[in-house]
Amino acid sequence: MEQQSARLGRPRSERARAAVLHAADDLLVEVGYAAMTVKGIADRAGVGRQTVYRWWSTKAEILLEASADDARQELAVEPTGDLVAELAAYLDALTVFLTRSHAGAAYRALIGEAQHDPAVAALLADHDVIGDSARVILSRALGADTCRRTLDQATASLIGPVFFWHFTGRDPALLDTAALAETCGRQLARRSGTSGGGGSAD
Amino acid sequence: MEQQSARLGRPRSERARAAVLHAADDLLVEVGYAAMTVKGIADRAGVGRQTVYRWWSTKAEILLEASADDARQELAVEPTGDLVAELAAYLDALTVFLTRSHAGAAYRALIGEAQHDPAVAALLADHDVIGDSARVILSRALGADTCRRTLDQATASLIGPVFFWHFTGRDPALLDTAALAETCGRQLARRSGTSGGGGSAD
Amino acid sequence: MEQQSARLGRPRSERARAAVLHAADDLLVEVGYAAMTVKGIADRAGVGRQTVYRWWSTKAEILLEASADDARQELAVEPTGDLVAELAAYLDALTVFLTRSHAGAAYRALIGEAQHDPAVAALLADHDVIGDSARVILSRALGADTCRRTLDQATASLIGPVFFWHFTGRDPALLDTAALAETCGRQLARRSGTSGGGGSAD
Amino acid sequence: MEQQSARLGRPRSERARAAVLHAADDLLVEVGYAAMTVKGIADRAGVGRQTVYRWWSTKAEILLEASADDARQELAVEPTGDLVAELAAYLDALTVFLTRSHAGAAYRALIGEAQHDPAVAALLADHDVIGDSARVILSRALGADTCRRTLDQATASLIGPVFFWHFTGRDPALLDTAALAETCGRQLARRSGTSGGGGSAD
DNA sequence: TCTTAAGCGAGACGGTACGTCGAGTCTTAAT
DNA sequence: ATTAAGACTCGACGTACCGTCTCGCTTAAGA
Repeated sequence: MEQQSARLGRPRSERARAAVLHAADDLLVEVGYAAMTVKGIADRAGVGRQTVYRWWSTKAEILLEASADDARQELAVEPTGDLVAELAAYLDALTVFLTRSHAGAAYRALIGEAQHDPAVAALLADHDVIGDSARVILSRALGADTCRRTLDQATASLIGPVFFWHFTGRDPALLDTAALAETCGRQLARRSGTSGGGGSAD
Repeated sequence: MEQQSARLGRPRSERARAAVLHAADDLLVEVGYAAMTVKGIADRAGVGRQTVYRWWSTKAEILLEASADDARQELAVEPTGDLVAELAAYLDALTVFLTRSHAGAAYRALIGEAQHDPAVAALLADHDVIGDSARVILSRALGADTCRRTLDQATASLIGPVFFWHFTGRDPALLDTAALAETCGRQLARRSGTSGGGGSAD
Repeated sequence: MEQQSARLGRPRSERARAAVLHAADDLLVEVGYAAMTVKGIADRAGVGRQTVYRWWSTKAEILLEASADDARQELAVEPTGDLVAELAAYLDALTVFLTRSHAGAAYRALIGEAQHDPAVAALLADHDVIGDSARVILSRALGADTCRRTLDQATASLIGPVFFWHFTGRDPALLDTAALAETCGRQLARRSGTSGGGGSAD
Repeated sequence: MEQQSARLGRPRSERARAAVLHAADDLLVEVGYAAMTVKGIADRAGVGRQTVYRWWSTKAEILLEASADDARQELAVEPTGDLVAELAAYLDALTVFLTRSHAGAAYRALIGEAQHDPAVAALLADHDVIGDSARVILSRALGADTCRRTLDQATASLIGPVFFWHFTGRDPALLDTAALAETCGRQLARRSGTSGGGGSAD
């Protein structure tokens, strides 16, 4: 019954959807987030302005839809069995993501916008690509039954330094991700080791 | 010689300068960074628009000037001799700064803007309030002669998790800063301890 | 043969036609000509937008079809034998038509539109409801064989003052139609009286 | 005191005002009233859109300001002493105005718009160029002390037929203005003649 | 005291993007 | 083939803010 009403009228144009997402992605790289306008996206995509507004409310939404899949993929790390090596690989992937990737540029712009736009903040809260990617590794290390809060705290410890480094515009070459991975690995080992014994930490 | 030409004409109005900075601060809190406009600042300050443009090029500059002093002050921690206690106090101050303070709101807005505006990024690179405040404590712990790179790496490890937590919109109550301080303290102790022996660790 | 091809497919819906005309009439009164839109008519009529465009090209056409019959009827005056009385009755009917009637509102809107849209002007030239109604009376007074030009000139003299009065937004109460009817009647009498003799007058 | 506040800020640009009025006049002739847009006027005038909206609310206001002076001038008739000749000259001027003049095109467009826009109707009520021009002649014929209502009624009788003829799109060549002038002259003579005796005819 | 030079408020200027609306066209499934 | 529905491209709407410009008016230093 609902299907009937859903199929009424002209269906959404997949061509228009893809053109908008591509245009947004291109414009972000070419002119930057601030100079990106809905008008510019529509014109570049060869699409009416109304068509953009019909499906997305803000340029943030467009950008998120355009980059979320790529981001997820770029931050995936295959399991090797060696925890510290995995962590190092992950932090390197994160560095490349934040400093060189298209999707990463979109993510940085969105996090930036979220600092003064609650709507964007809410949007990102539902699409925690960066947190998700870290939790995959960390739950392998700490066990699948680890509670969410412990996982999040570990995530912050792992990602935080790299995140801070790049968000405050520091030179990517000067950050020693290997040392961070080792430190984090040692910390995790302590935690999972003691978890059987006393479990006094946090 | 320069003084002569510099003193020609009517001198800059201190009244106007202060009014603009106050108006910017108020507006940031009331309407948010995005909805803050130069026109709005000028009107609220009872100042001509040209007067604003004469002394500041962007709203970011205004905001930085309006909040830098406050930020510096809010992030200062008095030395107690107990490293972990100092670190914990600092991380708590940082949390309050990022989540509750006026100046912190300005800082978050500026870091956000810096993600897509190189001019703001450059501005912040010259006013590293948050890095400066951390280095004060860390150089006490590691010694005044510690090299800048080591100091920065330690800064990232200390601040990063808290920074990440709040910039990704997580619940302030769920972050265990005491644990972070202790972890960081242990790591610093290891480093300064071995520095006398081999000093090989990064 | 033509009948076969003419009967192919779904026949035109009389329901849709009537609904569109009623909707147009209602909207003219409720929101005025300028705020009347094809989209609005279609929605109000519960009809697809394309259905409107298939049968009418402009809202003027719709309005004309919706009101022409009513207009013709409202401007008909039954013969009484007394010329001046007929003229006065006609001018009063014209006044009511132009100032109070639904159909009159449509007519005014169309004449207005015709001033800057040649298509509407052409449309109205083919549907001279107001001229037709006057000629019925005047040809009774001047004889059925009166030439068209004389008839049109007389029509202008009869209708013109009332038409001008209302199109320039003057107060309906202040126009003395009885005096106009009498003047016009005297003029017509002079013309038909001399027509037997010399017939020199214009 | 009021003068002081009136001189605050940058004064209005006479260049911009003139450019807008010229652009409006040109566009009316080139593309017609309906296709005339505020955007088009602003672009053609080399003026910001806001500048147009700052001084005029609608394109009707612009058009009125652009044409009122010309209209007044084109409809003036110099007194000759011969009433019928004056009336004939006036009706010919009116015909040229309504069918060939720039200002007349603007006037027709405005009267048209007034049929479905009360704001335009109100605007025209305050600038009755056509009525004013007729009253000048008629008050010469009927005496300067003639009451307004009598004057208006005579105005309608004089102008009405010509107005009707052209507003309903009839062929200008087929209207006998000389006959209308004579008829009207005779009517006026009767009225001023009897006004001394019985004065029963309003 | 009188000039000169710069800062001040106000506010109009030419631009450009905003988000909305209506135009007229096109593409579905259902009749 | 026509219907209702509704997405499509296009472009004007009126508003807001941009950064610049012209005004008349301070405000002080230097002649």
